[in-house]
Amino acid sequence: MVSARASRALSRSRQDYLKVLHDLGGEGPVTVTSLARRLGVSAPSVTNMLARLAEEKLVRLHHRGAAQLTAAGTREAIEMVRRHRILETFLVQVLGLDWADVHADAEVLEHHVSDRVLEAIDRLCGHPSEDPHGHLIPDRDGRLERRALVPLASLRPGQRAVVREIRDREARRMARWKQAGLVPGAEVRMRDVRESDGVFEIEVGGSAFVSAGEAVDGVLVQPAREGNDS
Amino acid sequence: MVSARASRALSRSRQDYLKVLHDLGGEGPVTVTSLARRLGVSAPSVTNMLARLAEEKLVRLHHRGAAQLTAAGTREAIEMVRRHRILETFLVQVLGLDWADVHADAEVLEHHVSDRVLEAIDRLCGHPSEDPHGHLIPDRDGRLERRALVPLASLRPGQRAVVREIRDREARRMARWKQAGLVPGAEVRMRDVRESDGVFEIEVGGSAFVSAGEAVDGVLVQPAREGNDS
DNA sequence: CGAAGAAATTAGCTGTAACTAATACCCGTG
DNA sequence: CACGGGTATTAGTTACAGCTAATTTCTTCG
Repeated sequence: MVSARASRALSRSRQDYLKVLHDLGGEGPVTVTSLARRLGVSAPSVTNMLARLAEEKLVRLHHRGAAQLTAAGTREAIEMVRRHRILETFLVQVLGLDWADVHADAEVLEHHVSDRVLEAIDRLCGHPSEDPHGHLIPDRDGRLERRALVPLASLRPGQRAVVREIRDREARRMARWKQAGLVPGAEVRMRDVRESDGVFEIEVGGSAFVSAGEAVDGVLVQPAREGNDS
Repeated sequence: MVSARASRALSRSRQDYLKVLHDLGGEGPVTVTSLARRLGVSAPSVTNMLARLAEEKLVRLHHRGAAQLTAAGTREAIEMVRRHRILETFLVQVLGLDWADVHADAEVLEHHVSDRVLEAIDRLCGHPSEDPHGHLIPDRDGRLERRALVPLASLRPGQRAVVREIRDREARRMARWKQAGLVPGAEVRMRDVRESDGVFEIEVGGSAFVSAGEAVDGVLVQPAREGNDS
């Protein structure tokens, strides 16, 4: 019974690798190149670090660079997600910073806030279950409810839904969505899909919002139960 | 008018050196050895880093290792002091952490909190002018009122005073002082000084507190104006 | 004055985590 | 089956910031 609470000793780099691995990989393995791209480092750097992480039993290495988190690695990664989301919530709710703009700060702080401070912040925020972008916050044991969301762009014409999550890391686009009312909790209705030019006409809070398809990538919605596409 | 706000680019180490230099040096120069001791690094490391800091015009090097902050270095150091004290205030006032125990967390965070977040925290705390230990907080331009305080142990028998500052970095002793009521704002009276064994008998909040001399090093008081040693 | 001892510096290493350039490996296509 | 292109790896560097051991430089005291 040595218990998981021992670490907080991983270097910042390691924590970042694990977090990206988790977020890119879900369960399956991830390639060197995709990691390199997401982390903004060169491929050899990744090969290198993965070897170290494998030695430390945080990732499992498959053939041709495919890397996969071990249980320990996953635990560590989820802990980082938890920290990130609690901190974002704090930055918005308590410090009053802008929703669309807190990612970078949380990204730094998640590596440096002590457990003590994190718990105090969590308490202060009322143990939130979602961050300001609608992402669920894992509990202290890394548990996370699942929920079935779909991309906004996948709605059929006439279908209604509620916005649930906005992917962060892209302050620019997020600010635009926020402007248009695409925020967690907003009710939307897909008015029209123009397959020809890949443009969507979406109704949000009564007014229309027209957008190119990939411009609303990252807005995840929960479709209304069927039948009421009035 | 390029304005001072450019940096926030100094490495954590550099920031630490400058801070210690400031706090150890006041105005005058500081030796390699004292820096090494305070920073917990070896003397050669200090020589080395001082050379770099000198190159970057943050310190001026005199003979035999004596180092002195330049104006730029001082500005940077005071900025760190400001950050540290605002963060301590926040940790205590907002997060409800223990007074005697926030130094370490502030020490880490001061290097990683962005200007934006710092300003938001400062606002949230109501732009405090003192931290929880009674230290004055420099304003955004590094200005700091001066005030004349003396060590508690320097009071003459019968003299009254108000506790103004408790030096942090020594959680253990601070907790004991707090226990005894030696906190900023507390009124004290020196009952007796027993030169023979270097022991002080101090009255704080009505009850007595007996202490060896150096055990109250770090408690700074503002003596009451003379004459009322009733 | 000269030697002892303290203080500072030089020299040479270590570990972390990046980088570029060169090379090796695989896979699908012709 | 060989080859070209993409992917991964190896080799060799770099910067930072620390370290120990050895040496130099002051200062002080006998």
